Amino acid sequence: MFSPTEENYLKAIYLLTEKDSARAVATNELSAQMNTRAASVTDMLKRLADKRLIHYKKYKGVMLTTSGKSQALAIVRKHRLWEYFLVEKLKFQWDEVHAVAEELEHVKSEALIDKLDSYLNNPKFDPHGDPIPDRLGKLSASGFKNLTSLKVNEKGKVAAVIEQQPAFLKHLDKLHIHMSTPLKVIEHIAFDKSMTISINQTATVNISHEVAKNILITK
Amino acid sequence: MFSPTEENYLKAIYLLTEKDSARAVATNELSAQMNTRAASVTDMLKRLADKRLIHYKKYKGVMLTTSGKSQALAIVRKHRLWEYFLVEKLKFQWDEVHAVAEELEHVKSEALIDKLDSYLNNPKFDPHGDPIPDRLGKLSASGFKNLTSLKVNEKGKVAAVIEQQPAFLKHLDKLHIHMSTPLKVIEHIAFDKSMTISINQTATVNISHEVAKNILITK
DNA sequence: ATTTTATTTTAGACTAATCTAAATATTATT
DNA sequence: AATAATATTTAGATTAGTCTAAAATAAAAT
Ligand SMILES: [Mn+2]
Ligand SMILES: [Mn+2]
Ligand SMILES: [Mn+2]
Ligand SMILES: [Mn+2]
Repeated sequence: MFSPTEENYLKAIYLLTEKDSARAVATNELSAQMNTRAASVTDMLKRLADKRLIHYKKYKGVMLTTSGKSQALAIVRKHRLWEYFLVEKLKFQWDEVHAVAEELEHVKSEALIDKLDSYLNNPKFDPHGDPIPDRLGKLSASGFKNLTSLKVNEKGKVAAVIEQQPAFLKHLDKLHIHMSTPLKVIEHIAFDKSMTISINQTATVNISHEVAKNILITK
Repeated sequence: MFSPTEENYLKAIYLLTEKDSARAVATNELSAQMNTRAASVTDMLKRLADKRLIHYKKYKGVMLTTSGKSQALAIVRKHRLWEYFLVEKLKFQWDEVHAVAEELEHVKSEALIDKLDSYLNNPKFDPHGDPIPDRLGKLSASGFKNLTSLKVNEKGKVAAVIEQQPAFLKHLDKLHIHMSTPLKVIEHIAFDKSMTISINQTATVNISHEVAKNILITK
């Protein structure tokens, strides 16, 4: 149906507007996300517009059409299901799966992804806590809170990470912070916005604001 | 390293010479196998020769170099491991897996294929009885016999199929002939070379020479 | 309201992979 | 050995996706 490149552009537009789907995406934003030059983006935007996957007006940025969004959700679904498979079944680390899923997501087979979904027991969240769209593109509401918003003595479990670069994920590994790890806030340090937390009821450590703000928590 | 297209050509050359690796493959043979025109094949052969993956002399056909053969084996390994995964874990039918594996085989990750291999307990044969090369490209010897070569009253189990078109595989399904199904020869009919066989100690049927010669048997 | 800066688009070029039509080489047939 | 038939290669085009450099537009600063 669509080429891997077209799929990657659609996914990139979707991910940039995941929080605010009414907003337009700028050419330079996309060129940063895709590691291509702005001129290449403009070319591709014309092609995606011809295929009615995006709304595009010169110089005005771009938004997904209904059809484009549903395509994008299908790719995100595949990406996240494959990530789940790689971690749960093949025992990859959570910092290793993104690059591989980036290729697997382009394999064209409805049957494959539906059977994979069943085989994995229809998981709702991927190894980074991101929601996995169902066959119809529907996302589970997560209602996670940012770690920085917890008060002293409040507890919770790690539910998702915002930043997902391997360097950040490996840093969390070193702190023994993983998906579902229980955390408790010991102190907020006003000076640098850092936090002291207890991890898994054992270690007590200080983490920077930069780290804390990239961790989402559930009960 | 190599594009999916280059990989497909290498695999095609390998498969055409799997029985007799000393033999040269003709341009038209490849164009038939790849569903492209002869002119496209010639173009690609030049590129593969530049990369030292094949020995190519104009009008003289083509053979894999050592490097080309080891590349081809790596792709065949991926293809057959994915087929095994699709049948054993995702419950695909044996006539449905080839097309999907044709895409999965191009995913670039050593770790992925090694972990998949372990996860599947290092299978030696794919769902069609074809040997799965190991990490080093080594193939298990199979020693299967052609069903047509069995004498009356000789028994054996289905070990592999030569023809692998979905139409043929579905025909075998209808006869309840699958991998490992026990067969016994009841009679050879000289007139049309057809055979009467018992399937799974229950049904007794007559199968054409065309069918019989595409079934391989083990003890 | 100009001018400067930043963003985006256009123009033109390149590579991989394909095609058709024409030219050339090889093989088979008389 | 000459001719006919078949196989292969070359020539020239096309499309997707990319790039750099230049031109055009929009936004920010004076
Ligand atoms: Mn991708
Ligand atoms: Mn993820
Ligand atoms: Mn393939
Ligand atoms: Mn197979």
